[in-house]
Amino acid sequence: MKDGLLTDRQMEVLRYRKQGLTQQQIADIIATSKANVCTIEKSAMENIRRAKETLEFLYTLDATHLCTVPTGTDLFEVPSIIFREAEKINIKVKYDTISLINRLRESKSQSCKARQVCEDIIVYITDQGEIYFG
Amino acid sequence: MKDGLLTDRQMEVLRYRKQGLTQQQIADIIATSKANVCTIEKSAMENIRRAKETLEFLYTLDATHLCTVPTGTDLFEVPSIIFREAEKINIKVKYDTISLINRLRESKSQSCKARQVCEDIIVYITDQGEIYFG
DNA sequence: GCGAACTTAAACACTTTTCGTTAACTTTCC
DNA sequence: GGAAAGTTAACGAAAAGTGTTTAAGTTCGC
Repeated sequence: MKDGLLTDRQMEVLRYRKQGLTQQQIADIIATSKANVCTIEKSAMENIRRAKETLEFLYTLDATHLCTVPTGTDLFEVPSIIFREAEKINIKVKYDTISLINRLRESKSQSCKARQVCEDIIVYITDQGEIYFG
Repeated sequence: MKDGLLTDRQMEVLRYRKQGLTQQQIADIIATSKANVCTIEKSAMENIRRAKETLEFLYTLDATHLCTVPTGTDLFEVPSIIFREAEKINIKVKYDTISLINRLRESKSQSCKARQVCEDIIVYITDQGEIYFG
């Protein structure tokens, strides 16, 4: 039974980074090149991203598909689309307009450019009105 | 840039399981043995566990070490230890006694046997009174 | 422009994970 | 007891991930 996703090396680098050390300083401490510290840090961040995405998937397992927001939609129209669709199936959304936009931008920043949705976004909802973007 | 931790196969099995299918039924659908479905499901759960642990580690990066609960401590004494230590450094813990015990059991079940702590548990705390076990 | 910090790409050896098989085992429910 | 559901162990081949190096590329403050 192994631990988390991160290797000892990756956690080591992240801890030193948290302390404010530069990649070169860390490279000296752990006796390797700064390029290597960079790749280790990068793969650590990648692993963290994957961990988050994995749990997001778990949530969508409990949720049902609410609607799909098409590419090109104005970001500020997304909440009203969600409210309308949720009302159709008689579920009250847990979030207000602002929170929805924030949640969307946080979890799907790569699907938003400025004020536009630049990639179809699948919206999931649970019976409790929790919203997830997939 | 890959997706989450789970493979397509693993997500497929989890979805079918969520629908209530048995391992045998899934095995028939995806054309393999039920033993294989079992191992795929098991490794999916293991990956989910690792994803959670990875994010837990992230939180401990933001947190400072509060105290270490030694092996053999009674489980129901843990909260008062935490409250006392947090008070020393003037941080109000976000949780009550019951929630703390629940959180502990959920995140570190392998460190608890019945009413006893069976492995040293490191306790972390953030400035906001958030508690993590490491 | 200079230097320090950081990023990237290609290649390599190495380890771990994954999916699959077969066969035996435990659990659960009637 | 018996059937269905689930688990486990041992093994193999293919795929994916890790830590390194070297060398060339940013980016940013001064």
